[in-house]
Amino acid sequence: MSNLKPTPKRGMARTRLLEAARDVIRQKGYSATTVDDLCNAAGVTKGAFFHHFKSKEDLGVAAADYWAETTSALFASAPYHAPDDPLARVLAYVTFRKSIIEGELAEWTCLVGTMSQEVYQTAPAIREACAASILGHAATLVPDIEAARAAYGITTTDWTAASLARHTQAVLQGAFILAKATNSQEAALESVDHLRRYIELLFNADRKAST
Amino acid sequence: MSNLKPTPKRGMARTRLLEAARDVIRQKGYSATTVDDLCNAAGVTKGAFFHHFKSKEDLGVAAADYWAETTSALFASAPYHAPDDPLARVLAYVTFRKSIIEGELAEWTCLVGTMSQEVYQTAPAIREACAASILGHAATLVPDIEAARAAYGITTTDWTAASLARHTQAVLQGAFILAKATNSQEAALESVDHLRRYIELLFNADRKAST
DNA sequence: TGATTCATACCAACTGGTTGGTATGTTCGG
DNA sequence: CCGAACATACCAACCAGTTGGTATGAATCA
Repeated sequence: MSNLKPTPKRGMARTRLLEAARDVIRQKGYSATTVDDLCNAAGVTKGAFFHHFKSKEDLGVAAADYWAETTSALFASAPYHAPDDPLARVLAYVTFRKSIIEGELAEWTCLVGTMSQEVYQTAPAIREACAASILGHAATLVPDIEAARAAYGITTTDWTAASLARHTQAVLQGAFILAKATNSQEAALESVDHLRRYIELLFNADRKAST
Repeated sequence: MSNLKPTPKRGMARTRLLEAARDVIRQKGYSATTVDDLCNAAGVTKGAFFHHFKSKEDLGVAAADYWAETTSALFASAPYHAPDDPLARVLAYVTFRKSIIEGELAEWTCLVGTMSQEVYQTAPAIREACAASILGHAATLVPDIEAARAAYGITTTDWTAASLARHTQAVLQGAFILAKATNSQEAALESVDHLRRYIELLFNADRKAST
């Protein structure tokens, strides 16, 4: 018989459940994903599930934390940090985010964005973990944006580096929603292009003005 | 005894259920909202529910359609159509959207954005109704954006009116997600400001360039 | 007019399957 | 041989959907 799950090793159940949560919840949403769904996807039993997580909500929090860890590792090692010019790094980040958008929808959408929208009012613990993940990631962009402001002589107080960083995340989250609604990645790619153009204009236009 | 539900009149059950769906689903999400939740909120029984809707998914589609109808009526009668300058109308639309963001989160977020993210893969009929609502609304902005392009001599093919219209919806949807995650409206307001600035730059910058 | 018919709107009780969670094991590494 | 890491069996609550009715109002016709 085919043994697709290659001998789930002892000690791996927790990680396998977190990976299953990441994959299944992005497809069906948090509420529609049952504990049994996760156990089946992870190839473990309910006993293992409730050994590692005291409730479904507890797994939701852990999944958001796991998402924060794995994505920050991914972005930390991504190539967009290379350019010397800080604005080029910011734009390279946007390009990197755009390059991720390919293949199956559920593979490039955001777990914590999906979850926070679903449970923001019913599971505060999950909501907070999701917010921490999103805002924590946004915060990693702030130094580059600050440096770009300095390098390009932007002194306006109309917008801050932190606010622009959060906005990039809002645009990406919105792009994912449009993509899901239209069931294609086109709308998402389009919005990322607009985001890129906005950042370019923000720095070019102000540079002209300050000349 | 207090009779909070003022004698639900005959013939009103369907509408009351659609209004309940609009309110409850925006708070708890589609999957977590049970048919009993909706019946309780609407003050009707399950018999009435399944008399008007053949399934929960069928109600989801009807709720998205109802949302499309009521919101397009709201926007059609909104004051942002007044300015003579087409760009001013587009910017007034953004301002109008910003002005709606106040009070309880669940009262100013988007039902169809919430639903599409949850069911895009499990309930295609709902997803399509949500997409129709979002894209239909975006389409109402296209004539003003086109007119603004003409009025301001924008000839670039980098972006189209339709694409910018869709982008405004993406930004708004993303703003709602950030607001839910952070449990405050600040992040949403901030992103709408960035959207407004983007549109201003898009027209000002190109006007300069074409001079 | 007023009795009959019929369709629509709605209701209360029920059902079979599902759900999150538990109680009670068994296995295995150190 | 002990405790962590699992598995098996089970349960009470819950869920979408059904059943079998009743209330209402509009049309029909004697």
